Amino acid sequence: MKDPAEMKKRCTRVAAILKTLAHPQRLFILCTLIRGEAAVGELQRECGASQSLISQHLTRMRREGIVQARRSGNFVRYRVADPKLSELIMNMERIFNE
Amino acid sequence: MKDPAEMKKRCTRVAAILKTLAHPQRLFILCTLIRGEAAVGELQRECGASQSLISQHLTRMRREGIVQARRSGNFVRYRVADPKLSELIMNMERIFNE
DNA sequence: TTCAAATATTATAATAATCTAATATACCTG
DNA sequence: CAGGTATATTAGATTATTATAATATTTGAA
Repeated sequence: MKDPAEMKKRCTRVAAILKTLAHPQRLFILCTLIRGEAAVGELQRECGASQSLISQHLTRMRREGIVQARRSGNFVRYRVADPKLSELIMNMERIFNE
Repeated sequence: MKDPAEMKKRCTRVAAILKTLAHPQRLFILCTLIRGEAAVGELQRECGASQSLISQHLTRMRREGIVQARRSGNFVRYRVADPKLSELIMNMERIFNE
């Protein structure tokens, strides 16, 4: 927790995660998903972005290990992959609500 | 906390902050600064980046309201501007330490 | 006032992120 | 299997971010 080299490694790792969170629509999607699973179409409607763009956001977050997908018939439902990230998002909501 | 339009506004605002945090060196600088003030030169040494680059990082964070500067003789000392951000960084350290 | 140290700014080349439009794939139903 | 709905992928133009090098500013001290 104090070794500078170790600290830098962590900063690099965490910065990569933050980079993925640092987009209005991706953050909105995550704020939605911490409340529970949602299908792409729902996210698309709530988010108000194009199908392609939402899908690209989700793909990026999937690759980054931030969300997980599961197919349910014709739909694909997403959830937050890591409880740590749910916790982080909830912290941010608490901190930034006025 | 549930109105989608309000939620989007907040996501836009918070995403802008996260974008600024989402860089290994800037994050490292902030992790250092939550422990207390530091001069540019110290940050530069601990960070191992060029003088110009550190200064650019600090300028950006200053513009974003994330850090504050004060001159102390020949040096300029920086601190975290907003306790909310200190709290966020500390939360992230807790969450991502293993 | 001149010098040197500390910090800031500017210009710019290289790289990465973003969005749109078009196309592809997967699955269900008849 | 044909058609439709849901989602994913790709290509490409546009814009933003990053890092380096060069230069400028500020300040204390001789």
